[in-house]
Amino acid sequence: MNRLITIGIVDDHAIFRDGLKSVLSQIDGFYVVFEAMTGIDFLEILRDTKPDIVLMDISMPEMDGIRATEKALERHPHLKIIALSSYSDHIYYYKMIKAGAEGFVLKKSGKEELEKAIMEVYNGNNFFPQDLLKNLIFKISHEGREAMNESDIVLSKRETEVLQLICTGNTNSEIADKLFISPKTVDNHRTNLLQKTNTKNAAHLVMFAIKNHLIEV
Amino acid sequence: MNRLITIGIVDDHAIFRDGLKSVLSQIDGFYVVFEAMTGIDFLEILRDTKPDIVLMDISMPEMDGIRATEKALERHPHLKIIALSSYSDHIYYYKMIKAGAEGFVLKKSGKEELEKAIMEVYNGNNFFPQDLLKNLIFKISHEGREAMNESDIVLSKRETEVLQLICTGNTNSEIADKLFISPKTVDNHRTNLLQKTNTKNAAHLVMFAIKNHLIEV
DNA sequence: ACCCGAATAGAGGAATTCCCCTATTCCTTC
DNA sequence: GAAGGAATAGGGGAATTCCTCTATTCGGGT
Repeated sequence: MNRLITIGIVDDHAIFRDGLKSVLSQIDGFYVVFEAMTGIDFLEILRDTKPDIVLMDISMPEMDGIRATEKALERHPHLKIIALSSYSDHIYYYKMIKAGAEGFVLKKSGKEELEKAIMEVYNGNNFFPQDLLKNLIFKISHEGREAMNESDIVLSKRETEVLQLICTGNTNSEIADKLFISPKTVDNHRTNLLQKTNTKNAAHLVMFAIKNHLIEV
Repeated sequence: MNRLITIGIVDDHAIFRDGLKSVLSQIDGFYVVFEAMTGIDFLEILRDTKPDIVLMDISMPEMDGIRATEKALERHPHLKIIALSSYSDHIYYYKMIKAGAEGFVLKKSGKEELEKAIMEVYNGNNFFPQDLLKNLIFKISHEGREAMNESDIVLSKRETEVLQLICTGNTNSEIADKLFISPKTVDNHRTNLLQKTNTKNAAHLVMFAIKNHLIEV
């Protein structure tokens, strides 16, 4: 009897999770052991449950997939994570590889591709679309690492969360409510964000963040 | 024997379509009769196949869900379309209602919500999330229908200039100096921009403007 | 000639951001 | 165990934004 491949799903869209779970359940040998709505939930669940494969959405509020991947691999280095992305933007691709993901699948590709990715990664290989990989190598060789947004600006986990919420029009009090912290703390994060990015105000900060792919649009 | 409810799915993400189809297939009485990758494909398919319900993603390349909905209803007025959206962004919601959608479901809500939406719409009712609807009604009752009728956002030349300068971190006084007008005028433009785009503050405005290609990134 | 929208500008006030501080706790790293 | 970064939280105040309201000018269109 073959061992089941256990899978965890991390995505903020419940409908997408439901769908993915349903698709995977129909494939022989796959078993979805958990779903997480956010990166934070995911890290929480990892304490108890360690799946063979994690399918990780990149764009999520609160904690994005890149950071969640980094954090998870810090604590569980042997975890195998496959990134799911809506965009073929090379920057996410690059960042996800750098974070330690073993695979990358575009959401616009079908379940066959996903199944293949899971099997490959489960068997100890990588799974990265050839065209994206080629593109990435070309980019790096031609434009250097600066093009990959390897600037010295590194936002902390909390700062990224705050930034995400600033982008969607939240005030300090609203952000405070959502992150269960004081508005004053949010204000401090905001100030630090402006300082780190060398921007003048929230509008400028949002522009900078989008341009430099600190957040997904 | 009950008649099957036939469903069409329009979304550019194959994995999402696969998942959705799988979820819906497990619900008794639902039958997915087609999937379309783009709005154009969808209109093509409609010539031959008319489902009871269409699940329509809003953000798609080539032809977005709003335009696809409009076009489809022009030719097939009795078609029942439910919008699927990642964002609770007010403008999509409004545009989709205006385009003639009978329902609106956020992707972050679960399959139960989706099932409910399909059943309601199939039975001749609408399905719109209460909080979003309340928000919209509030807006209309306070600002009049004129504010809403102008749903296709067109910025004036001056507004675009001001917006551009807001994005690069300029304050009202700085913008005033650069455009040789009073800071108070800039303030008015700013207020109008927020109103037109229905955004909450400058940061949100910048995000919206970039998302909707009102400015160059 | 008349209306309308765009652009201009101001009064005035509430809300929010921005930006100095200080300070504590909890990690991690050296 | 010391040092440093991240996150927490607060005081306080200046600057800026957000919002409502009124009002004038100018040019394009019916």
